Amino acid sequence: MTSEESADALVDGLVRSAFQIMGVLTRIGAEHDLSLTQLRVLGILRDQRPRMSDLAALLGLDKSTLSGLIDRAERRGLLARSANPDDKRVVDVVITDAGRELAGRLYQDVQNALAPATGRLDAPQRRQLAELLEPVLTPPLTLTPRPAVQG
Amino acid sequence: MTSEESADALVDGLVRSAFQIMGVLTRIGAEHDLSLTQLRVLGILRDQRPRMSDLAALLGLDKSTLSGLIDRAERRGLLARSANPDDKRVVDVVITDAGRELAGRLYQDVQNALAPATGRLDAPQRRQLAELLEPVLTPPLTLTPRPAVQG
DNA sequence: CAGGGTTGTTGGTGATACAAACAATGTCAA
DNA sequence: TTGACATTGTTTGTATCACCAACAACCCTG
Repeated sequence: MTSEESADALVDGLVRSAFQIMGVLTRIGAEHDLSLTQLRVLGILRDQRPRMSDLAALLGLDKSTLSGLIDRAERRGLLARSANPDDKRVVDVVITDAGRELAGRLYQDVQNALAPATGRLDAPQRRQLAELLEPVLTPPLTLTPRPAVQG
Repeated sequence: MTSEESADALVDGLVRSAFQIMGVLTRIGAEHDLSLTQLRVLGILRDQRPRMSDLAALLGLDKSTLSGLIDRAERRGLLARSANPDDKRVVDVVITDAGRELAGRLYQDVQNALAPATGRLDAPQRRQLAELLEPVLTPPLTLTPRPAVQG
């Protein structure tokens, strides 16, 4: 197997695994009436208290997309808009208790849903797989400088 | 690190990698005016000639979603509907030359976009990562039997 | 051949995402 | 200090995505 072939096989595996994981996340989200993006928002808000624009950047979405997204989640009581004292233009987004509770449940659901898959590896293999994924993940890829596109 | 912790860390890594990969695929698709789903359709049609219902099952989508999806791709000349001689109800979906060409370009773009990430591993590590992903991926997870949901 | 199941489409609805235009606020140079 | 400019988030309009229910055309079995 050449170096290029190993890269091809790896990319194939990564892409396939991505689709499978997204399928699981989509299903779990749907069971709680959450889109993939809303699921992700809750995950982020678990650890952070970003402003709207931060959230948009983290998700790779337009600001205007966030408005509606946050509207709907706020209406459901999962998060709240909060005025920023240092800058009156800024809107901070904060998770609510109900949102945190749901996020925890979702996290457990994901763990459980993936258990049959991760369980096919023993503990040392799991550790090794996680370690091998690390360098692939950092730094983030989504911000890769776009190659020049004509048009 | 306990066995549960290694599972947690692995799931985290898999989920994060999934979001990163999807981000890359979304960006590359967008550069060619293709949604993630259309990207996936082209990928499938590269190797298969499924009927509408097969495609819906492969993608985990409703049949009615496929109609519009295939409509738009067909209008762009990327694929074509083809009557099935054995069953007049059935519509086979076939990729066109233009579609195959685009699919090849997309595949290369993905390889290139992920090269900086996979390149952080040397060839033996890449091989090992691909091998460790294999058991996690098979059999497919998306068809995991849904746990009973009340309501 | 009649009844029932399959296959794909249509129509209706809501969510997602973008771009452009906008009001409110902040910043900085003259 | 003020006036020009930039930033932040929302609103509006449009296209896509995805679901469900209803439907026509077709297949199959008794």
